[in-house]
Amino acid sequence: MKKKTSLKDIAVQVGVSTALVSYVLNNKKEGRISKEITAKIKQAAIDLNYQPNHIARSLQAQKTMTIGLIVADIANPFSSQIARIIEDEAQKAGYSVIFGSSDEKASKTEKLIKLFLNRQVDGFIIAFPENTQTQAQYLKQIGIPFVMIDRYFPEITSNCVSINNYSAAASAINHLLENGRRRIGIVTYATALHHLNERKRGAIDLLGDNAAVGEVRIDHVSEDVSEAIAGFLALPEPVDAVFFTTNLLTVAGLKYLNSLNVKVPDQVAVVGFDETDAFDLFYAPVSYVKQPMTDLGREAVNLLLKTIDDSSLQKSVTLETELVVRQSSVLFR
Amino acid sequence: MKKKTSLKDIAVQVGVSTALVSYVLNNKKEGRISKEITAKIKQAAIDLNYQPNHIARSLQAQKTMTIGLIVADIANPFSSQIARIIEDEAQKAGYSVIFGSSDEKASKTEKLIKLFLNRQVDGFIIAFPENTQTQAQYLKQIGIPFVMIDRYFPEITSNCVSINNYSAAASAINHLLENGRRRIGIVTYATALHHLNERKRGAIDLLGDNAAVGEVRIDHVSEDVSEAIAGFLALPEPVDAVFFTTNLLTVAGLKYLNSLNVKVPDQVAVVGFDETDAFDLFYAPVSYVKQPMTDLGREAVNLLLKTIDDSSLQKSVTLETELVVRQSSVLFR
DNA sequence: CCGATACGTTTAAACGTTTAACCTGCTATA
DNA sequence: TATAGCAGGTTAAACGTTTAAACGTATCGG
Repeated sequence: MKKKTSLKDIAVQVGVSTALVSYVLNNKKEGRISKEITAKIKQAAIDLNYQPNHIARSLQAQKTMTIGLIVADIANPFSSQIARIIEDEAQKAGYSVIFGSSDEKASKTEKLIKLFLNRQVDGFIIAFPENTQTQAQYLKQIGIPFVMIDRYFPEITSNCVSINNYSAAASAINHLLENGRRRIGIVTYATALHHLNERKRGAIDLLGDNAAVGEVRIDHVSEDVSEAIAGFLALPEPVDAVFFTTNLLTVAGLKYLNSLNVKVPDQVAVVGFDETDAFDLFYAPVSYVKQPMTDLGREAVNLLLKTIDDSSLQKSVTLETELVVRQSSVLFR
Repeated sequence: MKKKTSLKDIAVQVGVSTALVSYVLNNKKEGRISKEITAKIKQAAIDLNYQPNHIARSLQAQKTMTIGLIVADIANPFSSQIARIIEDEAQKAGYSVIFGSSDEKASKTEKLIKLFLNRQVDGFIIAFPENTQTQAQYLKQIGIPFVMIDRYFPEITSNCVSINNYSAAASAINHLLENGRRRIGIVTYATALHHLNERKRGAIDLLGDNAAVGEVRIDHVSEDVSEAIAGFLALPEPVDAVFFTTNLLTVAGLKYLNSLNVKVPDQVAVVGFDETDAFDLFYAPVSYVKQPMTDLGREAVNLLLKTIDDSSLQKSVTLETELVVRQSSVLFR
């Protein structure tokens, strides 16, 4: 690979010091540099196709203009949509994004944080897995700016952008009740993740004894979802609706209902969480809780950038969701 | 934010030179350093929670251990799946990934390349949009390692990992023919992208006059897909099957067929491209051309790493696809 | 004619690493 | 008794920037 041209190369060619070249190319000391030399330097920069070395600049400025993004799995549509928005928003401010997938594992999260810290990211946007309070605390302690997204720990006050999970679930359940459903199954993860438990709570609070709950192990999604639904249907009073608390669960549930030939919404109504193309193509387009993805991503970046500016900042943003009602939860006749 | 501890801090605390600290922490000059001092230094590193500054290291080594990944849109499942595999594979070798979405625009691609170049990435993995031959040439010219993935330019020889698009399409069409379909519609993009045109060619070569082709503008997907399909069905001899050349097109097509109440596969058989959950949930699970995503990502990273080692390398990897046949293209009775 | 001021540019240090080359004292060998 | 060799370090330069401070030189007011 050819050596890139540096400030020094320009300086030598024009016959000035590197400092001057730096000043000219960064438009510092405007007016204090002769027109003539300025022109020469700019021309030389073009001729030699000068591109600033961002690494050197970062080292000297102690700032990399890089954000570390840690999501559960970049291959999950929820994560990748968020990533896209974050990318765009960060780019507008001159930041780049480096990403990593935690696979919901505390150990991977820890590794990624350490890695990105070594790489001197200016801040983090993180969807924390369970049992990573220590990590969040650590970040707070060393004082690096970060924003929790989607997930958060109620016991740790820090920057946070999330949705109102409780009311999101409640609105879904309310809708089902209003449409005449009485026995409702809730499929969620067996987890300590607070945001998911809020969704569960939002649902159960409205249902009391009429709720049936199935908890799915994160590494056995399709088995456990099937088992949960099978359980719901085998109840003395079988459920007439199912509410899923995430997109992956919804998709898995729909597949299982299909395999059982259970008719949606006639036999069982369905409300899912998050958006995916799959919901549109289901024979009864699936009703779902729609998260404000764009706002989520935007707010996260903006909050992070503000915190990078003023590290004392501490803000919590809670966004409202929208319930998109379609056939899967409504009886047409 | 607290200042991070540097080699110097350790050196001062132990009372030695920074060089020695560096040697110890990198296990260089093994045996040439006294046990005693070695132990002291290692202990101090732990006590002070030393983390190497990757930026400084990069500057000195002229190597950042970073790969620049440019995809069409990280929010597209195809891109994000690939990204995930690349992330994992790169990580195994100690590399991190910085990404950007081109939105199929040459101008954005150019910006991203320049940006990543400034950030001194060690190499690129790029899905080039149309009309970016100049960019590919430029990368070749400056001699930075890169691998084209998914897309490629037949006129530019360089590292490349892709599938056999021609035979992938041909196998889909063959399958439809074998199942008694005769008039087949092909929905693809109006594009100069070679890989997509290979898919089109693979299909048309087998069909001759029995092919109907609909070309979709990339920024008007749903309208144009609808129009194309409407056209197919309005033909004197309407099509009895449709082959889509990408996942986005397939999903859009399926939605439109649904809205028309066209029965799949009874009235029209469907074969899609790439995998998505949506295909499973369609009332007639959709047959599709399955790309070997894992191999694609792995090969790309491995090829890139080899090229970083030996920049003279030039290799083209072509992988075969698998046709996954399900209900959407087969008549059951 | 002296001191001040402005101007245009250079010097040099700093950011945190790595690493080739160089010291210093000792021991063992011839 | 030189001297070669080695063990155990240190020095200093380099990577490519940025930027405060210094430096000459010319100009000007008094």
